[in-house]
Amino acid sequence: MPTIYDIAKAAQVSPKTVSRVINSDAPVRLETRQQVEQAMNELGYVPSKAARSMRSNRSGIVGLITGAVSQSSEISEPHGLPDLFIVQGIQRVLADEEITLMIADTGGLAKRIPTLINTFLQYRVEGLIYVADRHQRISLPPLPQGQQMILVNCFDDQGTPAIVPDDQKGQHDLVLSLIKEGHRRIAYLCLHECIATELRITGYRKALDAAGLPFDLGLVQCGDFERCEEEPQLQWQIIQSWLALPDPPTVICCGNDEMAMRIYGVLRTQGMAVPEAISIAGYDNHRSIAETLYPALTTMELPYESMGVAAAQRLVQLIRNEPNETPTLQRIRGDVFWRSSVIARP
Amino acid sequence: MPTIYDIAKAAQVSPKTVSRVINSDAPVRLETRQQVEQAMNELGYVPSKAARSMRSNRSGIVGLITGAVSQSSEISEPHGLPDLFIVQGIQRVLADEEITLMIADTGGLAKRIPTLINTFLQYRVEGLIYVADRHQRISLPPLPQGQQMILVNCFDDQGTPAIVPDDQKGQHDLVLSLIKEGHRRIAYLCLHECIATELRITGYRKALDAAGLPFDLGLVQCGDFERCEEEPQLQWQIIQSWLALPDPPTVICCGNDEMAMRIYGVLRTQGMAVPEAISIAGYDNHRSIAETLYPALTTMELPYESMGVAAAQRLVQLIRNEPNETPTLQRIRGDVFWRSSVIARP
DNA sequence: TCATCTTATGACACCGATGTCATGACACCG
DNA sequence: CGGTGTCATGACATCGGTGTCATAAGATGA
Repeated sequence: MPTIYDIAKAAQVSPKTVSRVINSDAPVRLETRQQVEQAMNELGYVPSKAARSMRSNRSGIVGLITGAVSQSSEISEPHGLPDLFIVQGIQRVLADEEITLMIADTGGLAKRIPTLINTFLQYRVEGLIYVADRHQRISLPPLPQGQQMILVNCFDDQGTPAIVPDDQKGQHDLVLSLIKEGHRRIAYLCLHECIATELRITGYRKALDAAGLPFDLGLVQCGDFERCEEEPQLQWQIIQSWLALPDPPTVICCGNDEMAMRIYGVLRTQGMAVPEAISIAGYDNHRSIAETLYPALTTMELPYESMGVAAAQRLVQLIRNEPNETPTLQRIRGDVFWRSSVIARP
Repeated sequence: MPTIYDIAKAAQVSPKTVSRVINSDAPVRLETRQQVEQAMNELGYVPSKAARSMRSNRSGIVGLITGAVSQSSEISEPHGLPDLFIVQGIQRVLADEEITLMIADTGGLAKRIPTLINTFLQYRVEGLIYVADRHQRISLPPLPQGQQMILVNCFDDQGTPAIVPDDQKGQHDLVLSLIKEGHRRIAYLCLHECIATELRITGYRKALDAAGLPFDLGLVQCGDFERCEEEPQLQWQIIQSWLALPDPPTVICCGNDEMAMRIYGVLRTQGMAVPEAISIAGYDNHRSIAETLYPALTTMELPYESMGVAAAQRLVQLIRNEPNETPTLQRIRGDVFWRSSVIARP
């Protein structure tokens, strides 16, 4: 592959002049420029980032660490693949900034993280992004002084800037939408205990409070049985107990779209129609499920793409040393996606 | 960030000796080595890939171009996200080879490809991988002499090494499994016309031939109405016409798992139970659908991860200049995933 | 004991760009 | 006409490593 020296020789100028043509950082006579450009075209010149970044101390690379791309294939737990939308959002922003993204994958093993970070440091990345597969608290090894990092879908105790979904506001908005459509008894079949679940239950409760509706502890149950054999029966037992109440719920909020999908199956087996017999709402707006289910699923978006965009923008700010008053923990809101699995109540 | 000169000074040796410790490419006295290692630890030394690769002419980077990570969000067509498993497979292999993967994204715009390739060339990638979002014929701009490339999920006319799914064998195996379970009348609700569909119909037909069953053209219909409003009705019309036959099908093969999911909905609306009234099979083994559907879906795997692994292995061979007798077009087979949406027939 | 070999180390150039400074050719102005 | 400023260009050092070659110290063998 030709270098600027080859171009310089071919165009009969000095290497420095070739450099000036490439970077247009100093005036070059038109004729000279054309000679150089012609030589570059003829020889198929491609500048070397390695050489360039060595001199300028700017690699133009941002490193991203995630377990999202490759889930260990041993784990048959079906992954919330959509967290890749985070990567998508990040890519969109970085592409505009002419920053190249290097993606490394933990393969599900947290212990690989230090190695991956080290690899990135070798490339002198200008920033690091850590993307978690679900909203959680994490703790990463310390970085060299001055190395910028952003956490996405997670946060730590060290004050690292973090972008997380606003789970509380999300569930709150979803429930409020249901209330607006006339639902008064809203059941919540939530996921196992985790940060998201906790926040969402708070949001659920606040929405009821705001509407002046009573909070009935019995209407909140964990419907997540880790896909065990008996899951459908266990879920049906819960639903049955709700239906047996004197004032049964008219809608069930599920912890995520996947659970909603399973609940569709459970209800169908029991001869109950969605949404005629009971309305169903999900969470995530996992589109390959929510849009494809029949009837299509009303759900709250987990704003992964927006989170990615926010993360990348924030990182670029940090890299450029631009001032920003964003709080360390930045909560991103999603929208309610209203589809046909919920009907209005009189 | 410290350099080998800083380390050399701290350890009171020459830079070259530090280099030898790092690369262990020449004997170093134990005591010296320890001094150097101590200095590296104390100063937090991280070698610079840029400098290293400039001298050695080996970047340790492979570039991957795909539209899989970021589908343009305007396109509401719910993407076959699973093609990310290809990336996962590639990552797994490359991580073992200590090769770093740079991922660039077309964002759905093919015209960005030359720019992306150029960026990769600037980093002097040792190889390129192009991943398509569905099995297709493509044509990419020419690369510099000696630049290695692998196509995945696609192929071209220029003899570039390519890894594609074995669609013909896949459908063949799936149909053969159905036949083994006693099905004699097998309907096929295929996707719109494309390379995969063509190959799969051939596979379907060959399986029937092999089992001595007649090929009934009427049992093959396109069930893909691009998610238009009337899709469910149109699909039901097709199914109804099949059911009205004197010898109706006992199982419907769908073009993919998503279509199978919609057919579940259509059948349910019509009061038909899966698999009691009719069996359903999919294609793709899109696990978040196939495993979550109720009943779980029998389907043929689209071996994305294996394809990724094969692609990366082949690329590594090319980079290392190892001989290989693999044909240009390498077809990867998947497995049948047998679940409860198909019942055996007497 | 001296020639020869091996081991351990350093001096120096080089990879391919760019930053700094110098220089020659003109234009402009008083 | 000489001084000053601008334009266009080149010489050279430098970024952080590694390849090549030289060299000193110690081991080996005749």
